[in-house]
Amino acid sequence: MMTRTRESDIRVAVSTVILTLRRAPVEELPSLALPMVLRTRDPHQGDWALPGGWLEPDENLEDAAARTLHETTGLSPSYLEQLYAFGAVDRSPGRVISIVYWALVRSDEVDAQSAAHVASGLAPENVQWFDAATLPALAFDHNQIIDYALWRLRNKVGYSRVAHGFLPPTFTLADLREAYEAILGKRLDPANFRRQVETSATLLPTDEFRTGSHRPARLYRYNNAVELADRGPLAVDEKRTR
Amino acid sequence: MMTRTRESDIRVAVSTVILTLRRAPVEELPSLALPMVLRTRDPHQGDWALPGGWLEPDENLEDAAARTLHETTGLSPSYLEQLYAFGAVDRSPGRVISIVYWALVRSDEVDAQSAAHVASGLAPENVQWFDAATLPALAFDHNQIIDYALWRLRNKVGYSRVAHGFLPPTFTLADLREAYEAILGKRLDPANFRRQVETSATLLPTDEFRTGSHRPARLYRYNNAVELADRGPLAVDEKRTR
DNA sequence: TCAAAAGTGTTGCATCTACACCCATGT
DNA sequence: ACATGGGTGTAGATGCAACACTTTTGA
Repeated sequence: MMTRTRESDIRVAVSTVILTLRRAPVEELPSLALPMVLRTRDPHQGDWALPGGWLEPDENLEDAAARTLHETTGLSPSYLEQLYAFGAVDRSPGRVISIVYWALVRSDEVDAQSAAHVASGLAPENVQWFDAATLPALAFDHNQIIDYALWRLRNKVGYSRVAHGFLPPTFTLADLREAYEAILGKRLDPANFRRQVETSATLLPTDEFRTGSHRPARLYRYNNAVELADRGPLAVDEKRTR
Repeated sequence: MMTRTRESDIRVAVSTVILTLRRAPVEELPSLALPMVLRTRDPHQGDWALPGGWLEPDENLEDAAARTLHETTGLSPSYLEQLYAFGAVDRSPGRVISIVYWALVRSDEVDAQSAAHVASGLAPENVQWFDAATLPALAFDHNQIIDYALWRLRNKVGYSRVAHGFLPPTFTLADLREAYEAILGKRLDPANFRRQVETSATLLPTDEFRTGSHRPARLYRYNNAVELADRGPLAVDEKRTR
């Protein structure tokens, strides 16, 4: 019953939804932003598309995602997880299976590194960061893919500690809370938020404080000892994405 | 930066973890069971493997999963969802990307149809149902894949109504509770279980009762009007799997 | 009439939410 | 001194687990 596919018919691509938190110029809630690349060829020439490329024969899926992420932004992901495999027959001319990943990159690294990356000539001007809330019409089914990635992020922030992927190694509770607020799109009570993270034991207090405005805020770091079973049996072989 | 993959190097397969609930001969909790196929060729000749096959160039991923499911069991899935794309370089000789689905089939249909299916000569003797708790060593990374599917099922039963995939159109609360108990591997309080499903409004009471032992139990049916947002934006284009 | 499953009621505990209140610092 | 965010306390609402209890059937 197994008909062997003629090998030349199906191609495998890997794309990545790369998310970061961008602080608005005036003081506001930060918002989610992601880089898109301008397509220079048909199909969909002139449209914006997710960063990605063809899978190399000797390259693991996750490595391909990290590679294209680095080629596009000059960054390494602080979190990387497979999102979904899209393979509808009509989603692209020719048969293309896209294994899509979603990644988080730290806000401070985006600011610092992307300048250096542009200067090095690697990131051309056809990479642009968009606000996740106001995306244009994108190539292929990429609007739908991003919607799903955002849904997954919002969902996952409730039961895992993904939000830490946006933040530097130490941060205040207000930093973390603002990340949650940006992801969920709503304000959270600072008092209750504090207690929630305290009882979850995922944070370790440091001796340092951030000063500069009003009462100094204690800096925390993530407690890597607590292992969240948020990916089930798959977690074991993908530890390196920490 | 995009190097076009030489097209002959990567092949795409679709496999499916097909789960049903099997009632033990003596009266006990039902247990999860799944069909495996005996490999007749290398690699892993003589080992049991997940049902699957090569993706056809003009076939959608989900259709391929449903097709191999039908070829193996003679059944249609009552629930079908993508599990994960496995693509480690060393998981198989040659480069194979396996898009794995997981499916639920109704217990009553397994009993009825599989006899007819075997009689028709389509399902050869090298298909065998195993108890999910006592699997032998399987071909490739299929033990790991099944572990992940079972984890996903246990997880999902908490916030969605997947358990209904094991049951006929009408069923008693005890039927549903036993399905939950088999999935979660623990007993549930009948009284509290009743209240939980009642407040969730996912069930519609019918006027019928199941008699035959002790006090008759009311039959319920699922309320298809309530749409659970358990798959996010992906739910829209995959409605037909109901 | 008795066993057993169907179905209802009630109580206690843990958690979440809203919000009042104190604390420490820059201006 | 005072405005502001950091941090603590607390009362009400809600949800859930445990378990006593009533109902209805088959044997």
